[in-house]
Amino acid sequence: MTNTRKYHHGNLKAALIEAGLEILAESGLSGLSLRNCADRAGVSHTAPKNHFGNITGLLTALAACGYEMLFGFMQRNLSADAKRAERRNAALIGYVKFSADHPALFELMFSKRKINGDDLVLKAPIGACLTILQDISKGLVWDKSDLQDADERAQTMLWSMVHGYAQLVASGTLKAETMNGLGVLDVLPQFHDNGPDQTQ
Amino acid sequence: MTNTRKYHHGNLKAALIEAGLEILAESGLSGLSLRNCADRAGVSHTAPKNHFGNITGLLTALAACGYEMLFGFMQRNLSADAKRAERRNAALIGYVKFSADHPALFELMFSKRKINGDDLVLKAPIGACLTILQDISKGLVWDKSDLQDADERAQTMLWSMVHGYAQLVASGTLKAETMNGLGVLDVLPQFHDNGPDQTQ
DNA sequence: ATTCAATGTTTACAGTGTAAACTTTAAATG
DNA sequence: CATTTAAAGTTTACACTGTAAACATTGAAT
Repeated sequence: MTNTRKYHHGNLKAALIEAGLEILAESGLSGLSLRNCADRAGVSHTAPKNHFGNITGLLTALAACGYEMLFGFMQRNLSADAKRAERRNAALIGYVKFSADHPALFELMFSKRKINGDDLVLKAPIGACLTILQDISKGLVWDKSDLQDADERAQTMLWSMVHGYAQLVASGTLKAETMNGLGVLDVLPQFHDNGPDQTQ
Repeated sequence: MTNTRKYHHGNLKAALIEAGLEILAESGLSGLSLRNCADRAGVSHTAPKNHFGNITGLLTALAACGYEMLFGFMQRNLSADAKRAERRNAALIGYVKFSADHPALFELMFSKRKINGDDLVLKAPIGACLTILQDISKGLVWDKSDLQDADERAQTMLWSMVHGYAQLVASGTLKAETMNGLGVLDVLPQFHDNGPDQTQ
C-alpha cells in the first residue's frame, strides 16, 4: 500500500542509522558503506550527505549509538542499592559482553581515525560511560593506591585491563578454546575498596 | 644511470613490503593501498599480485614484519642474566613503546579480519612473541594464582592489561595530557614471582 | 638455440566516496 | 489562497580502490 515511495522519506536519518547497525551486525565494519546503507534505506546513494555530510558523519553517529548501548550494558543487572564492588563487576562484565555481542560496532567505536571525536552527539554517551568508569575506580586498594593520582591511575588500569581483554577476544586474537572459557572476572585481578561508597 | 627501468624488478617482494611500511608510517592504515604501494615501488598496479595474491596477502606480510619488530622491542635493553621480573617489565614497556612508535602497524597486526591468520610467515613471529608472554607470565603471585590454570590466567591477564593500555593510547582514546604522562609501569599492578626462574 | 615459467604490463570492470547540478516537496510567507 | 524558499533526494560525473584476464618480457632450464 505504501508502495508509492514518497520523495521525502520522512525519517531518513534514523532509517540510515538503523540500516548501518544492521549491516555492521551482518557484514562487519568492512562491509559497511554509504551506498549499501542508502540502498537498504531505499534512497539514492547520495541522500545520506544531507544528514551526515560524509562517511565519517555516519560512522560517528553509529559509534555514538554504540556508546549508548555500552552504557546500558555496563549498568545491566544492577539492583538500586548495589555496592561499588557489585557495580564494578557488573560494568566489567557488561563491557566485555557488549564487545562480544556487537564486535563490529565495538571495533568502530575505538577506530578513532574513522570517527569525529569532536562531535557532541558522540561526546555525550562517551562521557556517560566515563562516569561509570570513574565511579568504579574510586578508592581502589592495590599496590599503587598510595601513589599520587591514585584514582586516575586506577581508572586507566581498570579500563586498560577490561578493554584489552575485550579487544583480544572480540578480534579473535584470544580464541575461546584457548581460554577454557574464562571470563573477564576469572582472569583480571580483584581489588577491594577503601573509604566510603559516596554514591550510596 | 639506472634510469633504464628493467622489466624484472629483481627484488619486488621486499621492495613492496618496505614501501608498505613507509606508507603505513606516513599515512596510516587507511592510506595504504595496493596501488600506491606498487607506485612507490615503481611497478604497475597489478604487479603485487604475483607476490602476494591480493591485498590480504600484502597486509599479512606487513603484519608479520610488525610481529618481528615487536619481538625485538620486547627484548630490548635486557642484559643476558636478567631476572624474570626484569624481563617482564622490559616486555611490557617494549610492547607499549612499539605500539606508540608504530601505531598504524600495531593497528594492522590486531585487525584480524584484514590479515590471514593461517599464514605460516605470520604465525612464526607471533609464536615468538607468545613465547615471551608465556615466560613472563609464569609463577606470578596474585589473587588468582591458586586457582586452576593459573599460568594461563596470568598470561591472559598480562596480555589484556598491556594490550588494552597500548591500544587505548595508540588510538588516541587515552590522551597523553589526560594521563599526566603515566607509563604502563606507573599504572598496571606489579605482581611478584613464586618458584624458580626456570630459564636462569 | 629453444622452451618455458616467472614476472610485469595493459586493459577492463564493479564498487567506493564525494561534488555539482538538478528536481521535488513541505512549510513559511504575503 | 498563491507564492516563495529552503530542506530533502536524485542524477550525473569523476577519481580512487581491488581484482581478473589477456598479453609481453625475460632469465633460466633444457
